[in-house]
Formats: sequence, structure tokens, C-alpha cells
Amino acid sequence: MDSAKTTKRAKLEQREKRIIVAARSVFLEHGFNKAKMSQIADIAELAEGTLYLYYKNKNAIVKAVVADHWREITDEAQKAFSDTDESFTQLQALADYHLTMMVKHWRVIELGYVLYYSHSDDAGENAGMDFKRTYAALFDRVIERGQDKGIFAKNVSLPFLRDLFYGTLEYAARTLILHNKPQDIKAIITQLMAVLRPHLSGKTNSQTDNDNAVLKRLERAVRKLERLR
Amino acid sequence: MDSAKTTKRAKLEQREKRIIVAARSVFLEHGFNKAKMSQIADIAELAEGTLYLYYKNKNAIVKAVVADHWREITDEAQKAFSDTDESFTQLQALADYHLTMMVKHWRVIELGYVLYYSHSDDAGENAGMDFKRTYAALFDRVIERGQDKGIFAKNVSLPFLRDLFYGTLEYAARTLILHNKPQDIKAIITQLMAVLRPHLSGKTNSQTDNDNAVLKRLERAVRKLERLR
DNA sequence: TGTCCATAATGAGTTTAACTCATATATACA
DNA sequence: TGTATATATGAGTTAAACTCATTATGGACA
Repeated sequence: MDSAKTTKRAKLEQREKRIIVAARSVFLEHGFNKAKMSQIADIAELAEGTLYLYYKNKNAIVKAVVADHWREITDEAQKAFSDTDESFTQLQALADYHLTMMVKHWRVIELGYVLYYSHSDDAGENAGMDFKRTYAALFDRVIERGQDKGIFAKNVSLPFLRDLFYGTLEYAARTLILHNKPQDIKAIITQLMAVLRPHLSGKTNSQTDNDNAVLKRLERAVRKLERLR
Repeated sequence: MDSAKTTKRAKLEQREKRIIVAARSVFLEHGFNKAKMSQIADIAELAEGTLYLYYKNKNAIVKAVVADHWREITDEAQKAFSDTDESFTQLQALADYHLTMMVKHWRVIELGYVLYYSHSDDAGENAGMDFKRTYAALFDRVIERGQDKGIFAKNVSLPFLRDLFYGTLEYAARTLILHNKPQDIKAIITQLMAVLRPHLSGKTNSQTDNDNAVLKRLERAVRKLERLR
């Protein structure tokens, strides 16, 4: 029966979700190594063995928790900059959202690192880690749309800019948390935008060199004038 | 006996070092969770129990391994940019060295993260993690010396620049490793310097516009003068 | 509605690996 | 050389991830 089948599937999915929710709370409280499968089972109101019917092992559970989180984040981020069409504003909104989320949900991000940085023997285990890639693609989309509209220069290196954007924000988030100063978010965003703006507007450093050449020429001319008197 | 005492101390330090060397090889091969204390003991040619006379637990051993590595790296980095007095060249050398090392010794950096991101119940355990701070201070020193010499603008935010510098390089390193393209190091450094140069030269973007106006006026005047002879 | 069967849940038992501690060995010093 | 102190050992303890033989559940069909 169709209805029976769907309710059955729904029930299983509900259990899966229940495990993830329980696992998240335990992982957030204790971190990966000190989180106990038994506690997760307790909170999910399941026997310990049952966990293993839904997830292969502890690693698979963290992975599911982290993936779930990034999925949510990705959806919300999209909403955060869909208010405007102005590319710089979109970029700023994304930066603001990203940094805010990094600071707010730092423990989950940490969990992601544990996952990322734990060597696994079987090759397939690191598959399905593309939730971060999907998230990072949001940045690419903003840049590409800006380029299409002629607002951003087309000769910028997207991979480098992406590294700069997310790298700076991530490092800044760590610094904020370490020093317990989450109020500096606005200042960081402003500064990041100040760095990105000229580059995205298409000022290359060869122009700087030109400027220098001009300055030198001026310098010579002025010195000549001064000698004249 | 003094010589006896020193040889005794030397012997203990040698054992300590032997443990670290053994531990590093095992951690690099297997990652934190799959590294076995028994294997470390085997390689160090000590009984498993002996390890615990030198280090409180497995965590303490990784910490020592990572600290040891950062100490070395810090020393070498200092040498890497001591060749020159030119501040931009120093900065570039530091960036180059940092990215190269991140790519080369990625597994050790990973270990650092495991440490960093593993919650610990007793507060004192996260002490002695300042090796990274010492390393990061190298950047500060280059910037500050450049400011003293009048090459770098003094109104830049050092903490932000530091986040941008290390954040970008770290993220870029991850990207390089993930995509297995360690040959792009030079390109990344060039681009990072292109971003930093105008900011360190003290061009805020509102100033850039001013500069352009001034330059144009000067240009006109000078051309006139040059025609005078 | 009652019987049967496939699917899911259980938790006691197994295994693995960090950590301890009673015992043994080496070293310093008289 | 004898004794005391410091260092080393590895069998034993403990904790926690993971397994599997057994039990429960809930839907299909008479």
C-alpha cells in the first residue's frame, strides 16, 4: 500500500533526524572524542545498537550532523543577499552572514574540521563532503553575476578571490572567538570590502607601477624647476 | 658530579626527543585517532608505560609534536626573510615561505587543528599553545618595521591584515592540496602581494580618487613646463 | 481478526586501545 | 660494595566503539 509505505519511510526519516539532533547536542557539548555513542542513543531514545542501523559508525554521524548544518546555512545565506541586486551589497551581505554564522556556530565548524582532518583508510569515506563546495559556490555566483552586469572586472582570479574571501573570514572568526570579541564583526567586514572593492573594480597593480613611473617623472621635473629659480 | 648530572639530563632530553620523533612519524602516517601508543613505543624502543613518564597522555604527545614543528618553522621563516631590508620583499618572502611550508607539512598542520579543536575538560590543558602566536608575530614585526621606515602606512589595522594574510594563505594551501596543484604557489603569492601592496602603501580607496585628480592636474602642469625647457 | 513473516530494535558480549601500577632494573653516592 | 633513589617495564584494568544472536513489531493475507 502506498500510504503505508510512505508513512513507514517517513518514520525512518524521522528516526534519522532524531539521531542527528541528539548527536548534534552531544557533539556540541563534548566535542568529537569525548562524545559517547551511548549518550547519543540515550537522548535519541534508542538502543546503542540501533544507531548502527542508521549510520555505519561514529564518523558517519558527525558527517551527517555537519552536512545537515551546511545545508541549512547554504539556504539561509542565499536568502541573506537576495534582497538586493547591487553586487557589492550582495558581497557584503554574504561576508556579513558568513562571519556571523562562523562565530555563532563555531563548534559545528570545528566538528567539520575534525572530520576533514581525520585520515580514513577506505577511500569512499571522504565522499559526500561537497556541502562546503556548494556553499562556497555562492560566492562564485555573486562574482559572476557582477561580472555579467559589468560591475566587476573580468580579469580577476576567482579561485584566488574565493580563498581570500573565505580564508580571511574564517581566520578572523577564529581570532574573534579566541579573544572573545564578537562585536568587531562590522569592522572586519568593512575592511574586507575596502580590500575587495578596488580589486573587483578592475584596478590592476600594473596601474600602480604606472603611477610610480609618473611620480618619478614629476619628481625629476620638479627638481629641475627648483634648481632653476 | 656535574658531568654525570648533565649527561643524565641529556639522556632524558634525548629520550624525550626520541619519543617526539617516533610519535611524529606515527601521527603523520595514521592521523591522530588511528595512531597507536603501542606503535609509538615500539618505534621509540621503549615500553608503552614509559611514554607516560614523559608525557601525561596521547594529547600531550601531539601537542609536543606540533609545538616542536612550529618552533622549527619559526626559526627557518626568520632566516627566509633576513636576506633583505626591503619591507615588501620581506613580506613576500614570508608569504612564500608560509605557503610552501603549509603545503609541504600539511599533515602536521592538520594535527595542530585536531589539538586546537578538541575540547578538553581541564582548563590548563590548552595552555602552551602560543607557538602559533609566536609564529604569527613574525608578520607583525615585518609590518611594524616597514611602518618605522615609512614604507608602510601607519593607519592599517594590524590584526585585520594578519587575518587576511594568514587566512588567505591557509585557505589557499588547503585548496592547493585538495586539487593537487602545488605548482600554483607563485601565482597565489603574486596575487596576495597585489592586494596588500596598495593597502600597505596607504592608499585608501577614497584617497585613490583624490590622487587621480591631483595626478591629472600635475600631469598637465608638468607637460607645460617640459615644453618650456 | 488471527497467523505468519520480513523488517527493525535490542543490549549483552567482544574487541581494541588508552592508561595504571606493582615489580624490576639501573644509577648515584657513601 | 651496599643502599637508596630514580627510571623502566608490561601485564592488568577500564572504557567505549562496534557486533550479533535474540526478541519485538507491524503490515499482508486468509
